[in-house]
Amino acid sequence: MLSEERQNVILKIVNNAGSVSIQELITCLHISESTARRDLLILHGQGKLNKVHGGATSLGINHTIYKADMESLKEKYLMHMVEKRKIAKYAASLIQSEDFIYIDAGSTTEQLAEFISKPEVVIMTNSIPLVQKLAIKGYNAYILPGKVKSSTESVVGSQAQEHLQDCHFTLGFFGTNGITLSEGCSTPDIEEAAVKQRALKQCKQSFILSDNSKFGLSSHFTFSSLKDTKIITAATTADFDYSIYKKVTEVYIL
Amino acid sequence: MLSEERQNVILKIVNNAGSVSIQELITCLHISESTARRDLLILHGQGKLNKVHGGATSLGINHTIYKADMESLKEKYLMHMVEKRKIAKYAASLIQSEDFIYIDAGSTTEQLAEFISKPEVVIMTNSIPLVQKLAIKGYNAYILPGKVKSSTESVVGSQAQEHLQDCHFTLGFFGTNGITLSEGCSTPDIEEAAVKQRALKQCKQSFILSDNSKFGLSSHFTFSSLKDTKIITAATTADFDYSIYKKVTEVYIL
DNA sequence: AATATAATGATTGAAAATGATTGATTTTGG
DNA sequence: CCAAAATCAATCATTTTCAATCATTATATT
Repeated sequence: MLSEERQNVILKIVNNAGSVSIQELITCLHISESTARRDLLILHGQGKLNKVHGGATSLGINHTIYKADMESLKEKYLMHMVEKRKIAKYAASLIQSEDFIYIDAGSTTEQLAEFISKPEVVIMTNSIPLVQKLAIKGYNAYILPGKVKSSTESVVGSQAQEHLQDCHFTLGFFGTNGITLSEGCSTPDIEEAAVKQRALKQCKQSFILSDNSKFGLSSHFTFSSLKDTKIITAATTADFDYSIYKKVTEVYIL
Repeated sequence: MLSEERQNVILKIVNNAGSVSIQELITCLHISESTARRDLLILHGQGKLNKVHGGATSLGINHTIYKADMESLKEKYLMHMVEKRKIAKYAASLIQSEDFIYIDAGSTTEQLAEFISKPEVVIMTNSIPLVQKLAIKGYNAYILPGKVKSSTESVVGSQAQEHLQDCHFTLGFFGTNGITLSEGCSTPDIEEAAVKQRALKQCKQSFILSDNSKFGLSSHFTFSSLKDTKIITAATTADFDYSIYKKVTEVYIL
């Protein structure tokens, strides 16, 4: 990974999360302590963030809202960030100007906001943070109706599902918690699974965006079989064997 | 967690709750007594809170925070913050456990999130930042469907209006850009006016929350006559004359 | 391929933050 | 008022973080 690109990622993380610790950077970006420190020094030298003892904070106001287990959530959010952004970048390149896109809530799909290059596309989502980012960037962003879950800041419930029935997306991007041959794509929350399932049915073409930590895992509720979607993932180790998955669907490995 | 970040959290807790004990900090933030004490010392040294025996209390209406932010960030948003919070606090006190509430997008109404004391209420809104805050705080928060405007981060459009027709709110809180006797409550954006108008119709009882800079101003589109709502405002200068408004509706001056 | 240049990773002693301890001080409850 | 309990400030030992240095690896150039 290019150092400049890595520094951009760090800056995005800081501005997104409000702050980041050296340790988080080490574990999530798989870089050494020295590199993490150097990157913060460089970014600080460019006046792009505040360097504080233990890490760095964003220049803007503190938009972080405290949650008891925020630390663990943040780790989860940051984990595999490099792969997630690579995946999102590729996914965004598939978008055409005339598309009507559904983007599912999730940390990988959320990265899409930064890579969509067609300002004319119409985008619907159930993710509060994503719709916020998209709107700020000036896209035609639409939010589904319904109850907002605190854990994922996504919209779920019957209102969302009903609303989806009237939508006909040309393209859909979904996150998942697990991918197996037998159980397809699955997620631990039944309400989110229901929304995913419904949304996916409304898409002419759909993609699962997943870092390769999800392969071989299955969660409580299946929302799609592998036959119904294509998969976009990023290889971290060269030796992972995707061939069994390739037998049932298209797998794009970046 | 970074020390600076932790201190920000403590400050938020103090300002939100009015006070905090050392013991609460120890158990809630999982820090040692020494650290808790040190943090309070530091924050006290920065003049951000009052240190008292057993913990700390907030400085009146946390004036310093807003002043500090004022220099760096959007001045307009923070301009009447003290009044807005006063207004929001009073408005929140009107809420009953069994209410179904609509909260309009806006800087004053957004403050409501911090003052609602009934966790059972059901809240619907067209504001993205508000629904986010509410969900994180654990309320039953619902978002309207539709296009998200970048300037206000609020939902507008026909989908929102249609969805509103099925909702029957017991209580509604609205912001406005202008209040005059002849033109009622008005706002510069036609789409937002349409959503406000529709939402207001669905409320059994509704309140306009407005700092007193809006009185006497009128904007392009009226969304409500004064007769249909009550007004909650806060007096900054004692000499403003609300009597003409009191002739047509109830005005709560804080 | 050989060399130069840049980027990275590991090591180190210094500095900072943290947590535990102690004895003084304040509060609480009879 | 007194005594027990809680809180406090100060100190010290431990852990974590820091910046600087040096060795190694990757990248570019000739």
